[in-house]
Amino acid sequence: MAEEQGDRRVRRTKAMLRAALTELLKTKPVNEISVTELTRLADVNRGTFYSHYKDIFDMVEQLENEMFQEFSDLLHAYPADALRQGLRPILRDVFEFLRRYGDVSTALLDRERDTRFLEKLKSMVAERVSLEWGRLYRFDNPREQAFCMAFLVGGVVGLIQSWLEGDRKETPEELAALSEAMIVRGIEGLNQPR
Amino acid sequence: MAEEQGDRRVRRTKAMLRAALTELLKTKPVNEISVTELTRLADVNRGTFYSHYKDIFDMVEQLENEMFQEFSDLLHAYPADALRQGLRPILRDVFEFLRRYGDVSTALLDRERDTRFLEKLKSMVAERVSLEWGRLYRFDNPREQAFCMAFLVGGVVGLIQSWLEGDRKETPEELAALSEAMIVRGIEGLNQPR
DNA sequence: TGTATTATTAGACAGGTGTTGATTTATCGA
DNA sequence: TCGATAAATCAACACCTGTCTAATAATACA
Repeated sequence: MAEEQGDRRVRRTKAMLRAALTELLKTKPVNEISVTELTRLADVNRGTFYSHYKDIFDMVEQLENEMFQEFSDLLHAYPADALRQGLRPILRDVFEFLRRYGDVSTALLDRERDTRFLEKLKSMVAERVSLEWGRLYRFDNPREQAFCMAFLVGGVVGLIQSWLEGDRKETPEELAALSEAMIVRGIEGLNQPR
Repeated sequence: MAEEQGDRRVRRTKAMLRAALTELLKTKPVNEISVTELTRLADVNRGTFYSHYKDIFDMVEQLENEMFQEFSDLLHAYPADALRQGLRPILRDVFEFLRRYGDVSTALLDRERDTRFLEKLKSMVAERVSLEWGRLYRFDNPREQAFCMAFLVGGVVGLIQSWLEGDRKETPEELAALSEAMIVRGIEGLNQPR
């Protein structure tokens, strides 16, 4: 098994704090959760919290990092030339990942809340895609390419947020197809002008 | 002249608080500014601050609202069918607006900071464009259209952020052209595949 | 100009924050 | 198993928060 390493007391403390945080996050946004409240619920000394985390946001960030790591693994599982096979497979996995994380992803990508996770995610995707893309398409210069990446990643994230806010009826496949269409051919490619 | 209305004392207090906030924002991010610190610098009673604002973030939000209002005016100055003339003119104005606000827009759109302003901006643009767009293009259903809007607005914002982070050498014209190309024809329309 | 109105101030309140030092307790490894 | 090590606890600190009250000062307007 995953053979958690480190002092058992540390693991225990962190687990209790995490459980309490998860519980509180169902009730209210991150910025309304106080350390006192959290440690009281977790039955952990307040000072102990500070020996592990800088503040509540720091703790949330560490939670995010785990999700981020898993997402990163997913993305890097594809071979370097995966984009030649089209965007669809990768995009489908991305949306599937988000659906699997359900409430967690809502909390982390939610518009009113912290943006660090989202921004790390965006730049990671942009960087990952940019290398390969430069070989597939001809850009006038590196800056234009960077802007293009920023555009398409921002676009996909915007679509994801819009999807998370709704009832999420659409399947990853549908979302992937729509995203790919917008990225590759734009709005005119998606629909014939009237 | 602009004939400021309301009690002179209120105007004075708000002006002093605003000057102090602007000053502090050059030093550190919003979330590290305390009310005590702000009111001490502004030489205003701390209680007075709370009779005008809920907290620091509330005050920042009001600052944002003014910028937002001006941006909204800019956008609504165009006739309802302006999109038929192409995206270029509007996009040029948007980038020009952002360049004019320089540091302020950096502070408000900055990635590490609060997102409320950005999100209001995004949904406003999406709503504004969506109406007209529905007539120009044929969408399978309203949800697809909503996702499309979310995508393209997210894309433009992503491009803006990327631009703000760099040295901002590009002209509004260039940015507008690139944005329009990505929106309308996608990455394949922008560059021929190799 | 005088007066009623309203903003600002000073001070106090309970509670949260982030840090520290002394003490107790659990864990790891020899 | 036992002792060195390190984590968790408790208590206290100065400071910040958001709210309130009574007193004071500035303002608008009749």
